Amino acid sequence: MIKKTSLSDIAQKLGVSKTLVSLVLNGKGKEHRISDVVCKKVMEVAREMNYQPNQLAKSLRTGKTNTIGLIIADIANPFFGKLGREIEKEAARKGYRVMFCSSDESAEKSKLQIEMMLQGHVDGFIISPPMNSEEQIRDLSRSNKPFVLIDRFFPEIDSNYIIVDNQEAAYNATTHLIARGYKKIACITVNADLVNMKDRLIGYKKALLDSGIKLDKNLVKELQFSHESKDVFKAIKQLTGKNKDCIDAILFTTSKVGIMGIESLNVLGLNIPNDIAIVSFDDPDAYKICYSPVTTMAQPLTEIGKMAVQVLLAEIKNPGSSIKTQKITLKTNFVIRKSCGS
Amino acid sequence: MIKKTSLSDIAQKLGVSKTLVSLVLNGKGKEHRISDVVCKKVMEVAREMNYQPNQLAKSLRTGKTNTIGLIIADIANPFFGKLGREIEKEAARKGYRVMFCSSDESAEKSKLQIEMMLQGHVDGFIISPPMNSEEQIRDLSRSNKPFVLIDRFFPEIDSNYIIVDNQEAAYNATTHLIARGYKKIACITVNADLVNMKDRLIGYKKALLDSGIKLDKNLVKELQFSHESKDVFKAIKQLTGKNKDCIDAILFTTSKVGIMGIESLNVLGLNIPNDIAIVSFDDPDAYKICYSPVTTMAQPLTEIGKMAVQVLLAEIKNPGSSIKTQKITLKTNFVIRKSCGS
DNA sequence: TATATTCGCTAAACCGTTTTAGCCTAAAAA
DNA sequence: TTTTTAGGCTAAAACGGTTTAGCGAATATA
Repeated sequence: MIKKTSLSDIAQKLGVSKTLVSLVLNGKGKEHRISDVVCKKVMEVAREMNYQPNQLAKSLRTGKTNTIGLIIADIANPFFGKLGREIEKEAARKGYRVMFCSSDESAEKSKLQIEMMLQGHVDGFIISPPMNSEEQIRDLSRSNKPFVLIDRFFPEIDSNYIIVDNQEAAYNATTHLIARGYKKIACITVNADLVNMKDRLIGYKKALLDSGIKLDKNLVKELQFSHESKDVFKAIKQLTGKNKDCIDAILFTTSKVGIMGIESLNVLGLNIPNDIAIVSFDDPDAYKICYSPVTTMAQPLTEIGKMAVQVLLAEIKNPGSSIKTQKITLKTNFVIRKSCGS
Repeated sequence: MIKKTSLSDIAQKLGVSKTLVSLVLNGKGKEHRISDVVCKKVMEVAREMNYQPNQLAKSLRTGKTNTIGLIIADIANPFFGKLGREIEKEAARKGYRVMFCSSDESAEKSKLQIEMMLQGHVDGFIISPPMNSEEQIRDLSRSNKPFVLIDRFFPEIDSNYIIVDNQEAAYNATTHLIARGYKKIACITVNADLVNMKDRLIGYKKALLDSGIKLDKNLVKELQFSHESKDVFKAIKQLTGKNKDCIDAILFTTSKVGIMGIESLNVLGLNIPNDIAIVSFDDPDAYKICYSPVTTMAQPLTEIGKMAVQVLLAEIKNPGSSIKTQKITLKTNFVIRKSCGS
């Protein structure tokens, strides 16, 4: 209804220039030796008129938006939801807001989203880049907007990134299974072309190799990029096949497949860990209340989020620092529960 | 590195006015009878120079941001995560982006968040208002920004809102338990002052009443606003108390308490549904893969999200329509699984 | 007394768009 | 021939701030 009050409104009311008002309200009164009396008056009137600066105008002039653009696969996926939350928290602490976009792991979508946010909306990006998005990331490097990749990265592109040691994690998970006597260990994975997933597969294979177990390629199932419950079900059906003894354990490389996997095992009437043991990545609530709580490689989401924001803001504040990119690899947290027997 | 190209750059290159360029690029060439030759040239050069309009400037001038502000309790909570995603989807379909804020159910935070976004960032709000935020919502009504409340609302404030029939849902859930022979039905709830939670409690009580079961106030546990696992654990410990027969079923009013509740029952070695049957609200993944998949009142998240966006955009596009507020109540979806026996 | 310095403040440009008002020329109508 | 109309385009204001450059009076210094 009522027009919002602007700088000029205050200036007019007091019979001073809007320059003065701007300076005072930005705390630069002293610095520009505006008299205390006037400063007080300005602040008083600003409060009276409930002045709220228009951030758009501010941003337009200063080139700063105090907003971070976040592109992840899907905010509804608890893994990204929690990560997003951590990023939001750390950003808020530093006076930044965040604009979320879910790319659905689609390169076209993420391209559009980057382009959109590049139209003045954000000061920088935190991105979990989908497959085949190398080009957009390279394009982004050429713009002057800082960015940090999370969860995955592109080895051939020199950029900031925060990831976990996926190879080691998968190695440990697999070794854990082997140590408990499991021998026919399957692996169900997805997005197999992304480095993080590649690394998980490498870790899995390496663990088998180091334990003298021959890799059976039929035991590795790479799901489609956009996987649904029925795809996981089909994979498990194939793996368990005719007789129950085809496999005795499964490594799920994400919690999304893991959850679908458990559902499928339930449908097939297979007990965890008696019929089949499982290990997974990530740590959704579901894993805690499963009848056989799931042993899993939890990612340090708080730390990933914090570091991503910190690295990004450091670069936003000092564009010169981009000379050296930050490549950070964190450890996963091995949570041992009951899904591999006891 | 390279300065972004602006309207003037294109204008200068072609020796025309930026007015003309703006008109052409906004598809108003014909309307303003700019010659076809010039139109073509402009569009060509714009593409060549990779022109991307500065949305800040655009927004400043037009007063439109094409952004929706979304305030929910916690984007990491799968319920809000999924809801947020639906809102993001519908908004994207209509050419809007969304700025997420997690309020942690804190009125102070949501106040700050509303104020922040009111500084020019958004065209309207979708809000899940925390307790004690009536005043901010009233203030918001006085600004000229449209908004829609979701999940809860304030009866004494005339506003748009999209909710579900919580009373009926809780009534049905409780009746379901009673029909299966359970008699000592506890209810663990939270944020009990919010209407949605109040209604769930009313539904629960009404169901008991209608079945001739006397309400035992000791069986209703209202948790603190910021509840953690240990609080739920304590509540359940009290409920099950000395002998196992104190209660035979529990109604959880949110999935967050529900999940914590199942964890607690596990710790206490109580079997679902043999020792204690449970019913809940919402439908997180966890409920599907619980050893005893949880019977629950799932909310129609897609519809809620869609309607919220549609109602909001209708009002954004036609501010006059706010004469009549939209109050929409949807049905929950009763998903029967195994947690109440079979 | 003349000059330099400090003090307190402001005009105007600028950020990159949209939009209003209107100019000039050529063709059509009177 | 004069007046309208139409065609094709532009200057300048506006959105709401920040920032640069600098002005005039009072005080301090030489």
